[in-house]
Amino acid sequence: MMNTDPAYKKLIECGIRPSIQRIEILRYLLTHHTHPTVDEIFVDLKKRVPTVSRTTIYNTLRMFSEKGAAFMITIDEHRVCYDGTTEPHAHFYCKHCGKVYDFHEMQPPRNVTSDMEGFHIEDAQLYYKGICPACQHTEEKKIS
Amino acid sequence: MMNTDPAYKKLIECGIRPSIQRIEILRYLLTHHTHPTVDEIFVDLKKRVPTVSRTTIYNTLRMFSEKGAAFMITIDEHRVCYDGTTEPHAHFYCKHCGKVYDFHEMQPPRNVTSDMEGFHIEDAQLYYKGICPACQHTEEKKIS
DNA sequence: ATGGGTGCAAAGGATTTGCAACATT
DNA sequence: AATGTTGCAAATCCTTTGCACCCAT
Repeated sequence: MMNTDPAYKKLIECGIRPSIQRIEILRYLLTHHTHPTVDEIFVDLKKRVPTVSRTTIYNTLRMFSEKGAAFMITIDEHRVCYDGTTEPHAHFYCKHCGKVYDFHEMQPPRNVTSDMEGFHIEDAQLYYKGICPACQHTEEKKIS
Repeated sequence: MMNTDPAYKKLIECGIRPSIQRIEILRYLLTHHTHPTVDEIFVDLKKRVPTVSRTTIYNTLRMFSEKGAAFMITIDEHRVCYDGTTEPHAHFYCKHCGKVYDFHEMQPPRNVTSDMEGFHIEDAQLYYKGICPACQHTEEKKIS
């Protein structure tokens, strides 16, 4: 049954009509925790839905982030990427290899300081940048 | 004396050679807390340094953020902007008017959760998005 | 048949690159 | 002279837009 497909279910929960393309895009996000860009999803989806266009993926992902089905991540100033995990968590960008990691145990603070009063907050993102463990080893090798 | 100019001083402190352009760009950041884009700085700088180019501003701001003289802010997926205030604080993006606000009393958490171990963190950004107080009033008018 | 969804081609726009000119020590 | 800095023009490349087609209700 369609109803048991996690991607299908999440679309319904978020009030999004489930087309083939939308299901496939969300399924990709839910099964690949690699913070893909539009293009990465496009290349993969094309295998299963050869007629799919980048435009659809752009539009769909933007809508997903507006409806709360995915996070739009702007941690890398060169390219937007997406995350299907919508439980609050933080992200890490490695300045060396460009990879984006999840910190599931860290999340954006949700208390409200006095200067935040009157602002209607719908979304929060917490980004860290630096060098990931793997690249630290690479760097050490380079130096020694 | 040059040494008393805050922009000049900060450049020295950050290990950046103070050229005319660099001083002017940093001075703009230190006196305008509007989170300007490259183009906004460009338009203003051109008045005082008519030969200045966008390229220089792109390169200079990138370098500033690498050397810790400014923050690069990617809260708006369409354009990067910059902030000369390098004390830790949070930012708010209004989805309605596009303005970026500071929350000086809020800052990115700096404790380390278990899944962050081994990562070398150099930078942290905390972004909130929603509707600012001014735009909430506008919206109310529209509806009523 | 009507509205929503998709996809193509083209336009738009921000950012980077290559390189030559220039300044500074 | 040597090194670092700047600026122009061109290239790049991600993203959006306009519009026609298509599908489902």
